[in-house]
Amino acid sequence: MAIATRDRIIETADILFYQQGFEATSFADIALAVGISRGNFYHHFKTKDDILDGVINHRLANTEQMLDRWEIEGDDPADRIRSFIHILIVNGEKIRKFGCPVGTLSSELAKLNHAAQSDAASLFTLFRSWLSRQFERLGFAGRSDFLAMHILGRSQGVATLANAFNDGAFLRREVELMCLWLDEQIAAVGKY
Amino acid sequence: MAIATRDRIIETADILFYQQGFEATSFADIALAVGISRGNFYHHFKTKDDILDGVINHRLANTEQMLDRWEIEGDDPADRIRSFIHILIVNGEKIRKFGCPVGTLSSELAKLNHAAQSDAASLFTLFRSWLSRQFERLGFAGRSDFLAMHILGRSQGVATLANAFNDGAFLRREVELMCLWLDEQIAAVGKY
DNA sequence: GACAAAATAGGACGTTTGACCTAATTTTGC
DNA sequence: GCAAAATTAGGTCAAACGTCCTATTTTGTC
Repeated sequence: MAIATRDRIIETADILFYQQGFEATSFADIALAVGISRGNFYHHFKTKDDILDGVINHRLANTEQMLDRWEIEGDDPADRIRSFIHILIVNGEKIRKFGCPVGTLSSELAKLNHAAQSDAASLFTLFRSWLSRQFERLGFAGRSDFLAMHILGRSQGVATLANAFNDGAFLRREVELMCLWLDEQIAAVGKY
Repeated sequence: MAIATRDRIIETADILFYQQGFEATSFADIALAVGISRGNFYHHFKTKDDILDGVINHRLANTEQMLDRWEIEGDDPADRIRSFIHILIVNGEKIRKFGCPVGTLSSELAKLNHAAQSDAASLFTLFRSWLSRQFERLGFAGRSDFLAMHILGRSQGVATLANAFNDGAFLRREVELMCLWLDEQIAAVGKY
């Protein structure tokens, strides 16, 4: 089937871009991993930037889906924010090996001065807006976006250091701290 | 002079590795920027990994020097920790453009599965040990390393997001929060 | 001033990269 | 059932890469 191959390429490229980086991954790498020829590959994607677009859109769709799931499954906004914090634990092993998929791609594209850097940043925006909405529902009003950015930054830093030191204990400790921070914020929500 | 050329290569490579990334920077790029031929380049560094070693050692030396300066100039441990926090402001422009030099190099080498990844991580260790020492002097005892890692992680996350969103206001806001956090910790130092 | 050592220049190598093409095969739509 | 469209395989190409080599120039020492 036509669509299946294209999707398999995107999914494989997604993994390889995450594990090896965008630039370090070649057409041949992806084609080999998918099990197709390089010529076939070119039929689906004209340039490497096309694959990158495909991968980013794939990640955007997956992320939206995940956020929707958290929206439904979470009992209240605080519970949903805790879902976000806990992806650090859920994906702990991958993060220790390869860092955060969003942060590392964004950093790499920024250094390459790549046109798709803003698209990668829109992955962050997805989380940011979603988190901001949860904080708004908790009554943080104008501070919601600040808190969203704060917790987004915290999780990024945790991912970077957990990767650099390959330290799972640090990761779990910081997740605990982030949950405590959230409780404190909620307890003091009216005071600002 | 012999040493001058070698140092010029390292300093130029340092900047290029920071701005473009290690893998995206070629021999020719560095040689062109330094203003020497590739042959001359090869006389000083046999392989690309040799340059990377040189750059990392250069950064280690520079970092130690900076930490020593903070040690001397800071009135007390808290003041010294604030010096660390404020490099985010001092280097704000570069961080918005290229991220944190330590974090981005560490992430890249981790993805490339490069042997020098542990050397890059030792740059983090330099900050970590230094910060831990400051916290110890403030009386945090066994918690010192946790606090050092915490603040190191916070600054990493701030750098990543400031880079992704090119957001200077966020950077300044988070630096303020980190300083407030430090004051709170110091105020409550005996309670744990 | 002679001469060995160090520094520099510039080209050559084999490989890999992204990009592209053609032809054969398979699937699909009418 | 068959032409059109989609998919595949494999080869080609120029450019860039890290690496390496050999000349030439500069430097330091006696």
